[in-house]
Amino acid sequence: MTALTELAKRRGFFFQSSETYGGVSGFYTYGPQGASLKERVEETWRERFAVAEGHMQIDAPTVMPEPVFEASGHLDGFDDMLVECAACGESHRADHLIEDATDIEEAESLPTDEVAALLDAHDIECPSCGAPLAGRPVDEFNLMFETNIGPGTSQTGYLRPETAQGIFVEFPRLKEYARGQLPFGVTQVGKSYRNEISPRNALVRTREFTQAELELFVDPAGNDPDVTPVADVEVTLYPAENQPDGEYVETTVGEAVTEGIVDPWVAYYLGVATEWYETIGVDFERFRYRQHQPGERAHYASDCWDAEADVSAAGEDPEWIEIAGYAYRGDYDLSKHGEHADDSFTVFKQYDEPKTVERASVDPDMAYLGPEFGGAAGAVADALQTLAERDRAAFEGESVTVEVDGEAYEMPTEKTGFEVAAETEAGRHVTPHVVEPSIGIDRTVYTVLAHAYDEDEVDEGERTVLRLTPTVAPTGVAVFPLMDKDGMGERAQDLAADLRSEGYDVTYDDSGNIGRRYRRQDEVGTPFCVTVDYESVEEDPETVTLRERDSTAQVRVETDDLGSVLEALRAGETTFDDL
RNA sequence: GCACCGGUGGUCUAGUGGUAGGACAUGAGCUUCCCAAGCUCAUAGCCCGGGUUCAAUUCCCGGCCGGUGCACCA
Repeated sequence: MTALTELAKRRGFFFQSSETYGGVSGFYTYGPQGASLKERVEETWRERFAVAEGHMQIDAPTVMPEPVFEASGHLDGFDDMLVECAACGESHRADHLIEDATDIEEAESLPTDEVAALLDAHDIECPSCGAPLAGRPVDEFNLMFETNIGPGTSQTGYLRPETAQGIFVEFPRLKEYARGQLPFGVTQVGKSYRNEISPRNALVRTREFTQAELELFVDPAGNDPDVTPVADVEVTLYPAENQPDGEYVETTVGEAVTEGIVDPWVAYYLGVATEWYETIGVDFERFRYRQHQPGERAHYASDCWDAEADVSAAGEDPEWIEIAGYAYRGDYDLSKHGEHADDSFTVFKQYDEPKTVERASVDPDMAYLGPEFGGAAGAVADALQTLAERDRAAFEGESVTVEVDGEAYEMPTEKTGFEVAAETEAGRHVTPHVVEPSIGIDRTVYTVLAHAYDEDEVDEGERTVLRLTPTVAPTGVAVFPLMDKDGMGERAQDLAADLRSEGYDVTYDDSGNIGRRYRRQDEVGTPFCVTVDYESVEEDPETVTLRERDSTAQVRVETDDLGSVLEALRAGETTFDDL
């Protein structure tokens, strides 16, 4: 951690923001190298999760109005109730203390004064020192960033705590773009915000962070996905029931589904994700999918597997961080927005064959009901409809009686307009379920760096090297003149310009001796370096030295072939040994 | 939010009640120089505020920031 953050700061991957003003906790700026690396990680994610899967992308605002988060449950569920011990100063989750000491299961949903009263009533003690907590105030800590929308008596808004809400809120329109067909997926890459109590560990827990989320909307009664495309992908699973003894399950996506270890939809995305992690250089020796314990899941999730990476430095104890969550969210989100918002969060699912159903209905003769029952007539008509749906037999006699507000109303059956008619139903409205791969981009970037970081020896000299894959490395190739004289500098400049015009990210460096420049590039993960030397300017056809980062091996390549050789190396069609 | 420890050039650090030294890095130049450790020169620093003091980077208090532990973690 320390060596990596030091490198990150020194070489421009990431560093704490606003240090010129003393700094503020939980905010990081990506430097020249890091911004490029992060952009590539995001881009490969889009390629795999949006483009390759045929899903759409949106880009929603980070600020949303208060009702959105009332509906999503974040304003309620996002308050943590803390109580501080007067004796030892430890803070504890007040609701958890209540749950431990009583039969109450959802203490989190209770108001704070009630929780405070329960602390008194049950003589609850501080778990750390045993001092009584009675009489201590229960404080709420809200993790939502609040802001004002507009001047004057402005509307309250919040910075989104997850990009997902921007997708859910627009579901009614998004389903139109999907032509109402399930399943369909919507992705979004963007910033989210949480006012964390205690930001820690560099990029791992920040207050502003980037998420890449896919919300896949599926038919709850639909078929399981076809996992064939990823069935052979090998995964390391850590199911909930194994977690006490720490035993992993090494299997394939296909096997995991067959054996019922993982929900098929979740398993499918574990397979997709694994392929993606491989392209960005995650080390699978330090990686696992861990299933949430039942009590650990978010308020909306019915099953969740986290991608976890060990980001400890060599020789240290393992340090597992959560870098993504793959959750089956059920219909929680769409149902909630359906209840709160003035729109339909369902899709119309057409039956294979239209169904004919007999439906009992009434068409009350209001010219009779009105004069007869006065103000109650409307309610009586509604009661008749309810009754017709529930109990047709009630309409078999000469008269019908309904009860409204405790009062009985009787009328001749013929005045109710009761009939049973055959109706054709073409389908029904269903609330889709949501499968959600939710990736923390910053933590993933951190993992890529931690797994790429290496120290080795070259000619008895130590070096630090980032073994980034060519796909994510900020610089594709570095170009040096062996020395900046005798025309080598000019040739190297020209070569750098040529490579740039071919679309490479090129770093040009003529400062310091050649070994020093190689080491600089090693530290920022540049996979290949090209050196223009005396042979280059003397010989025809011109050749240059091509040096590989990982092995530090060198070969001579004709300048004219350089572009195609680099492309083949980047694509993995050629290895350096073949050259 | 609590506890402990810490904050000195870009980075890592030494040190001090009288404004600071090193290493690495960086820049200019030299060197036919292919793996950082050849030469010369140069640039650049005591987290912020208050207090004590003739004088504070140093001592005290508070804040901010970081590390670790606790707690929290959609």
